[in-house]
Amino acid sequence: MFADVIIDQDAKAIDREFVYQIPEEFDVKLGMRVIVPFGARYLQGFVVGIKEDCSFDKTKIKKISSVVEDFSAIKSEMLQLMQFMAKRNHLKLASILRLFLPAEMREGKVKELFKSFYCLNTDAQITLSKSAKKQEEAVCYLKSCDKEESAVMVERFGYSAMKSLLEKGYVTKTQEKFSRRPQIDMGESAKVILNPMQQNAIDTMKDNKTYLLHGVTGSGKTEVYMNLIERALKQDKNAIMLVPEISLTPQIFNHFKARFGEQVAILHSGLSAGERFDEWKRLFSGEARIAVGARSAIFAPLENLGIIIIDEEHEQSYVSESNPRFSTHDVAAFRARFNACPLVLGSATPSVESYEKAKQGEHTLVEMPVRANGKELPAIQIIDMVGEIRKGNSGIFSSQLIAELANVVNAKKQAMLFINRRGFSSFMRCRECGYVAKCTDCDVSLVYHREDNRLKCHYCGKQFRVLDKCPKCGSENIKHGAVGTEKVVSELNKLFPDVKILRMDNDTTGTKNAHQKILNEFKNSLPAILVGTQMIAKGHDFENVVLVGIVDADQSLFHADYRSTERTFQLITQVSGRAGRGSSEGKVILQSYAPKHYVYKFVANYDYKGFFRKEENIRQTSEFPPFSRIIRILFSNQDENKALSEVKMCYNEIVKLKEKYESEIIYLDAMKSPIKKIQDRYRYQIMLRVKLDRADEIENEVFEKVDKLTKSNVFVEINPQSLS
DNA sequence: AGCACGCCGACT
DNA sequence: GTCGGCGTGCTC
Repeated sequence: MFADVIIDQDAKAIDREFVYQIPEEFDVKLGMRVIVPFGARYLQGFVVGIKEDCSFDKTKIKKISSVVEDFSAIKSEMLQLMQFMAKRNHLKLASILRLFLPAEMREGKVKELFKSFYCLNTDAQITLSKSAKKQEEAVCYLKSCDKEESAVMVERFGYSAMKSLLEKGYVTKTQEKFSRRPQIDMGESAKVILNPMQQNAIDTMKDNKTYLLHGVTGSGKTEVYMNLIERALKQDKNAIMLVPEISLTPQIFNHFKARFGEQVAILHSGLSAGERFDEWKRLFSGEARIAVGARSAIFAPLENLGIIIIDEEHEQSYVSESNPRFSTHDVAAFRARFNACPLVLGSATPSVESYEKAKQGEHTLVEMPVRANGKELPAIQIIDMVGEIRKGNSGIFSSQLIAELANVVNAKKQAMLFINRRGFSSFMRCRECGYVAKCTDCDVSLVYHREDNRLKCHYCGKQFRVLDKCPKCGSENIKHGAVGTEKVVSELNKLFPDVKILRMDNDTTGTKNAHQKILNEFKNSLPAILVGTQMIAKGHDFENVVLVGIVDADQSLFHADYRSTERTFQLITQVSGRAGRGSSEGKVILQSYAPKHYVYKFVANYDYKGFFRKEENIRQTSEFPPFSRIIRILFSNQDENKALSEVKMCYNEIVKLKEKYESEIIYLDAMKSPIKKIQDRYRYQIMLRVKLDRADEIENEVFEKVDKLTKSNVFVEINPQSLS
């Protein structure tokens, strides 16, 4: 018998199957990890195929030398998933396989942790010599608590005392498997009575299909998820529930733990290596049946899935931005298909891509349009900041916002100020008329690059001189740069010197519990104002928050990205949801220099459908996804010349496709990556935008060419989330 | 990736 | 004459 083995090495040159002979003495199964002789070395590999015969020269075939463990660490579903992902995202097989196992399992770093315990041997008649003081103390101690960890005993009574007790047979030593379960407080599991809308959603989402669950903030989606999971368990099936990394709070876990107890396994980046391994093992063995976690939990080693849920499906964090790059939606769709189970994509503000699929009938739309508590969403008031300047107020706060903040302070309530800042790049905007510099070809905002003091388009690489005068109104008050949280806090301190003002952003949440600390402090202060970035948008209900201020809503709107309008809609909807959670009504003040932009009209009315129709129309006419496909091929190399020559070589080949697909290729060019150098590596890229009808065909041909022509690492992205 | 083989420059 | 530079090619 022969085995196809993929060597566990992250190198393009050997990322393929190698044939080995299976020695008769061991039972090698598909998905097992094995050690094989490879060249002059012995390396770990994965068995991905088993066959009776093979075509390779038999005299050159070597034998598998051993198995790493006597079970298949990779289940057969995952082997198929590997093939799917390799093709779909142009990834290396070995790097995909690594995603399926906790990092701690590689190189045998962390094995299962056993703890040894001492306990009193009840059968033995204990007689100790009078001088054996330590032993007597130890016996006495064990009498009071029937068993204790050996490490503790040794520390207390000394190694020799314990050893002689053991030798005399007075105590016994036992090994116990010790699970490093993340510590979680049990809450009470209040089982909510479902309203007809929720019940209807649950009843609908039962087939082997993809459902887009569009439910407004507070419509009770979580309860729906819980019931879907419950149903799967009743059918003797298992479940995966994904939430964005940012909302992986202890509260969420407690919620699930309270409802499902030990059957829940939690997978997220905050766990220690050991903890993660243990949770993985519990899923693998069937001890736990529900995987709750961020993106990577989609690879949970569960078989027989009955439901897969992606909550907040529009979140960017579902697309991995570092290697290997994959889309969680794709993987989830594969697993749902494989297990013939429903896939539920839930959101209050679905991504345009998903909603379009629902419209085309590819996904089934399920709607929950009203809030479970029947309350209205907070009113959103749009403030024209250009008008404020004309009135002589050139500060960062409009007079309305200041007035509303004063009201909050007087009423001893709380407010949140949201700084809409993304990344470090910024656009150029006229403070007088709101004009924003855009690319003449791509209709996306230009990004200011400090290093060469120029404006660049991230989609076509076109460069423009920095403007010193507004081309629309002639004003010289044209600037780049965004307001930071610090600046906002200092302004607030001037306005309200006696009020508690807290700041939450990447700088203030460096330490592990800083996040929770700030939130707790906020919760316990009245009045108080919390200033922060995206991270205040998620989280808990603060019932005293009656005002949400969005200081500069345009910050995400004019980001150089075809998705920036969509993101702005999503962000504002989410942030607005923070106001008026308690008994008093909430209010949202949104400041903008482009208040006439269509996104604000729709967002103020909570009109997702209206927004979608408009956005769909724009994407269609400008030929951006989901009405086209963007393929980005990134070359990175320490040696700039090597990167450059590889791009050129590939480009010269790819450009030939233009003849064959003349009308399908909308755009094709090679350029420096917008951020030319990251971590001392030079980056060049090829950007391709193609029509959908023959996109798969073109993509395959492009991948093939790239594969053939490059030796080093090349990263491919489809419809990239960002272009740095 | 790592390791061998191999073909050209400055050293005891 | 030889030691060693790293370019090229192979690993079942």
